[in-house]
Amino acid sequence: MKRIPGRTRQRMVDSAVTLLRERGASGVSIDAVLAHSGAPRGSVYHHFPGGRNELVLSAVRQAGNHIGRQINRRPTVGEPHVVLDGFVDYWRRTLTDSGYRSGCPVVALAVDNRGELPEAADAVREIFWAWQEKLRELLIEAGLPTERSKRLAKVAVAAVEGAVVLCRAERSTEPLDVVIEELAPLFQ
Amino acid sequence: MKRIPGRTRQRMVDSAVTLLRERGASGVSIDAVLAHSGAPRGSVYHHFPGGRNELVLSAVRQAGNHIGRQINRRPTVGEPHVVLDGFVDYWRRTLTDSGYRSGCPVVALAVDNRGELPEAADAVREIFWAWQEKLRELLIEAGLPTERSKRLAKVAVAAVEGAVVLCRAERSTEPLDVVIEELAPLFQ
DNA sequence: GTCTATACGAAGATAGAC
DNA sequence: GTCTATCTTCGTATAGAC
Repeated sequence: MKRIPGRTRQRMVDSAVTLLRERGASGVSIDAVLAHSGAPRGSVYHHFPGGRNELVLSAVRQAGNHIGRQINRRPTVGEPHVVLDGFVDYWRRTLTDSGYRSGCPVVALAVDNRGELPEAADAVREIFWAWQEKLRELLIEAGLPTERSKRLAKVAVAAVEGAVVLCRAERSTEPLDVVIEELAPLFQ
Repeated sequence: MKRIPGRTRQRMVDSAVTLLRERGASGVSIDAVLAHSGAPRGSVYHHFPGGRNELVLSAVRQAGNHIGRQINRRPTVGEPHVVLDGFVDYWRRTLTDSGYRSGCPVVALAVDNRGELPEAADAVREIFWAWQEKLRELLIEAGLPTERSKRLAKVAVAAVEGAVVLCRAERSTEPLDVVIEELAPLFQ
């Protein structure tokens, strides 16, 4: 079972993302990542000289970028609220595909912070900012005023992230569905 | 320094709540609670036969009840959106008073779940449900239709909880302020 | 790049004295 | 009710062989 060179690191990061989503930051232990990824123990400090901290940061940054790429729906004129569809559909898929076990890795790192990772707060802030920027640009393209686009982008990220937490708790996509339906009129 | 009987347990729970808010579920270790509360080590399994699990559950339930009690603002006719004021003011105070170190203990337990606490998911669901019920009742009192009150209560909890996460990340109450201002029109 | 072995500390839990 | 061990497990990290 020869492994493809250079892929071990990626598989470890992928596993770290999954664990972060499902179990929270404290669930991303080195042992858990090794067990989940099947990576050889000897690879840990080869691929991540910074140890666990580097692994966790790599995971949240990769996940943040990946999720940000889901925000790409170009709206048709007259329906600005569809700019949220890419983002929202992503979360709906993630929740249902995982049986409501998988949540947002960025929130997980944001609230489970024992101060051991000073860079964690920076990474979280940057990711949330990047998402808001993307949404803001799409809202402006859709014809909304600049300042209002900025505010609604922030509302969207907050409401959707909160809804994802509720969805997991209720084991249903209803919170997300309700949030989007009720928020839609604001985007006219 | 004789301690008042029966208060040690309460101080431990209070400390557990603080640690849950600031460091996440994994930050609520027995050692951390003892250090924070000054409680004697010998008291742990006397007051909490179920060990750490019982302590964490007691903490989130107490905090959930306490926060639920903040939702008590009776609205004046014609301004239904003020039913959110008690809830929102509470979070604003919590965030600023703690220098944005303190977040929501219920969210913390919801996302930092390593499956060691099966009852945690139940507690989280019940608390979120109780908050929504309180808000729903107040919205109905304020004159909103029953079904819509239920939906808006869910939107409010989701948006506010998400905003609290963003507030900590940005070290600012702006996300909460923006969310409330933008959501207000929905409550007419 | 990967392996085994090991050091080191933290954490949960229990036993038994006071 | 509280104290002091102590057991055990787990987690991070390093050393050195292959």
